[in-house]
Amino acid sequence: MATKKISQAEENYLKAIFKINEQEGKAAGNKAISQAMETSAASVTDMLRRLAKKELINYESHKGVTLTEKGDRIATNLIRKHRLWEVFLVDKLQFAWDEVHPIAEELEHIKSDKLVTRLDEFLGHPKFDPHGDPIPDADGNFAFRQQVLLSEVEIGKKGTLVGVQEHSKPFLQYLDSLELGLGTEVEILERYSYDGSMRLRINASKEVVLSQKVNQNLYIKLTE
Amino acid sequence: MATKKISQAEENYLKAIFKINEQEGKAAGNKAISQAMETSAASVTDMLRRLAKKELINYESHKGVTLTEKGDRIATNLIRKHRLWEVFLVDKLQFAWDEVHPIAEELEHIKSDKLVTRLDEFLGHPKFDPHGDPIPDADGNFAFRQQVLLSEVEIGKKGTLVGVQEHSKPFLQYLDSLELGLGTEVEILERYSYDGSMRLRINASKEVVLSQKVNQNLYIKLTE
DNA sequence: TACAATTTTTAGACAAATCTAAAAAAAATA
DNA sequence: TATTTTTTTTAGATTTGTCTAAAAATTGTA
Repeated sequence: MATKKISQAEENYLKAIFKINEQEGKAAGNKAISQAMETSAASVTDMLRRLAKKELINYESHKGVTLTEKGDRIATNLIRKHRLWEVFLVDKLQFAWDEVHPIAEELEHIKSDKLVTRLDEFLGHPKFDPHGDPIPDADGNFAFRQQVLLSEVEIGKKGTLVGVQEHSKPFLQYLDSLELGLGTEVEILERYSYDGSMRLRINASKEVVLSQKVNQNLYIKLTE
Repeated sequence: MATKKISQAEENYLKAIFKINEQEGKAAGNKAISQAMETSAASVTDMLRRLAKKELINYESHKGVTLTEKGDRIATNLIRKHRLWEVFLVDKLQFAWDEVHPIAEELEHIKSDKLVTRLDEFLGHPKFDPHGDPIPDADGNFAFRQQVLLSEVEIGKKGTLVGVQEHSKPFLQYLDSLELGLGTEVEILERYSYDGSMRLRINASKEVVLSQKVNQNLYIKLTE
């Protein structure tokens, strides 16, 4: 049976399930999905039944769901497209990193393998998106990168900001205001155990103090 | 009342109505719309009622429809987006002119004014798409160009191929096989009144004979 | 273990977009 | 003008994706 047509709504559920599986490291419950999708639990149950019938998810009542290989392939490809479009928007159209998510959310549903291939080529086969998230290749393989949360880095160490954990607009704009972006060099000067905040030197010049909340949302690649 | 949300299906109907109004120079009938949309007449009636309720079309039972100003603005913007994306696909991603229509058909529904503005800028504010169709500007104004159908051009005249009337894949591929593309220089050598076919010299070198069916689908800008 | 809290499913509705078949209206023609 | 043909609308269904309220199942806790 050739792969049936998959709607945008279905695609969005697959992506949500993929992310929950990944983040929580286990089968996704109805509740987590309904929160991610901002819909009612009843809608989720309905959709899960549909996805199961199409053999995109492994689903048994009250058990929590995982993606089948087919579902996983679709979800991974959506993430690939989403992230490639984000690179396009930032690199080619000069969008800011806090603006691209909702647009990529629409662009990711455009159905043309050739378009993805050509876009990837046009962008120079990027491995990471504007937030530092890895872009899976055409076979669904994600690039791996040695990285640690800034909050885990010891005093005196140096590194480069390579990714953000949180993607919210306010967070990204706050980083902009501090002139902290991907590629920024950081050196850990001090750590205040009282509230977990840290003092850093960025780009070998100005100093900033970051709260624990911020530290725990920045990924650093340590300088060897 | 702020502009209500407009679905993709609604957008497609508006675009179809716009084109019928333009081509036939009069209100679009149910039948023409149902043919353009490849749906049943009943579906069209339903949709017309919805569009009328949203004040996007002028509609009275059995009268034929035209777009309201609001509807016209939306349709024009869709055409703008469609054609800009086609330019992107051809100029930046090296797609052939016979491949881009269905992809642009999806891309045109992406909702972001900023995206359109930036894309237009990125492409260098093109005035015509890869088929030679004018791209309306942000205010909805279409560029005008002096052009005639090849079938109307007199013997001895020279000109440049600037547009195609038909957009079908087979037609475009046939032109490719003759090495006829936008910008190709043509000189009319002979016209056969028997079947309306014409003999031309293209790019000041090779000769081709085109059937009337082809002549009537090519737009030429005459050389002064 | 038994009760309470939480999660998930079921039941029943609704809106959007579509369909077929039949009825009504408009247009064409004899 | 009367009749036939064509076009358009109505009536009644269907599918997708959603909802609320209530029931059922699972999980947590006293």
